[in-house]
Amino acid sequence: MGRLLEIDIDKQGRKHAVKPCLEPCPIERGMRVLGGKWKGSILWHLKDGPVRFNDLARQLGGASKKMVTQRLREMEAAGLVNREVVSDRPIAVTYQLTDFGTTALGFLEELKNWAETNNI
Amino acid sequence: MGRLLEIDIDKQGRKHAVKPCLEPCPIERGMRVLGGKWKGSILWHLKDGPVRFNDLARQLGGASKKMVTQRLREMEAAGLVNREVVSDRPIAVTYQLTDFGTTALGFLEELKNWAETNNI
DNA sequence: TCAACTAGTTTACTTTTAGTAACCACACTT
DNA sequence: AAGTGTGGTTACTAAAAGTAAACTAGTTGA
Repeated sequence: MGRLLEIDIDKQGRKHAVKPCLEPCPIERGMRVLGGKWKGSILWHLKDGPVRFNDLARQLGGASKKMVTQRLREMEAAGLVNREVVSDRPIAVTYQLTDFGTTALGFLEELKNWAETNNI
Repeated sequence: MGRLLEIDIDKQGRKHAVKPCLEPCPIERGMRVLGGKWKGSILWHLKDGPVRFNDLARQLGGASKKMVTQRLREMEAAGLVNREVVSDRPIAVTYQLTDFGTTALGFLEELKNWAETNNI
C-alpha cells in the first residue's frame, strides 16, 4: 500500500529489490566528491578567488594542516581546484577553483541556506 | 594581492585569521546532518512516501541492516524521518520523511543533478 | 642570530566509521 | 520441521579519518 519501491517476488516466494541502488547512486557518488570533512568549507572559502595554503588552513581553524593538504590533493585529483606555485624564493602557493569546481557552488549555497534557515 | 581572507598581523608580526571558520560553519554543520554514507540515499528513497525497513535496506543494496538502522536512528534524532509501527502481530514498521526532512530534498536534487550532469 | 614566515611531510597515535556475520523472537507457509 | 518473512541487536574486526607535534628546507625581518 502506497509502496513505491518495486520488489520482485520469485516463484519460491523470495523477495528481491527490482532496482536496488546498486552501490553508488548519483547522490551517494556526489557525496563522496563533495562530502567529507572540510571539503565543502574549502570550496566555499575559495569562491572569491585564489587563497594561499596557510591562509586557508587558518580560516578553517580546527582543521590540521595534514587534513587541509589531504583534502586539497583529493580535490585536485577530482578537478575541483588548481594548485599554483606563485613564487619560488619565498615559496608561495595558491589554490583556486577550477571551472568545474565553481559548478559545485550552487549546491553548496543551497546547503548553507538550508543549514542557516533551519538553524542546524 | 587579490586576497579576500582577512588576516590580522599583530605587533609582533604574527598572523592570525580574523574570522576563522570557528569549527562548524553552516556548510560544515549541514554536511554533518545530510552527509555521511547512505543518509542522502535514504532520504531520497523516502521522497515518494513511507517505506518499510527491509524494503529500504534492499533498495540500498550494499548497506547492511546495521548501517540502515544506525542512519535511521540518527536521522530520527535529527528530526528528518519518522518511524511508525504499522502493525504488531506480523510486525511492520515504516519510515517516512518529516516536514523538515522534505526541506532537504531540494538540496539533494541539486546534488543528484550535479553528479549526473558532470558524470561523477 | 633568533624568531617567524613559506608549504608542506612525517610520525605516532587515537577515534570514528564501516562492515561482517550471527543471532533473537515471533509469524506464516509448505 | 524447515525455510521464509518481519525488524532489528550483538559482538567483533578492519579500515578510514583525525589529531598534535615535530621536522624539512629555505626566506625574511629585527
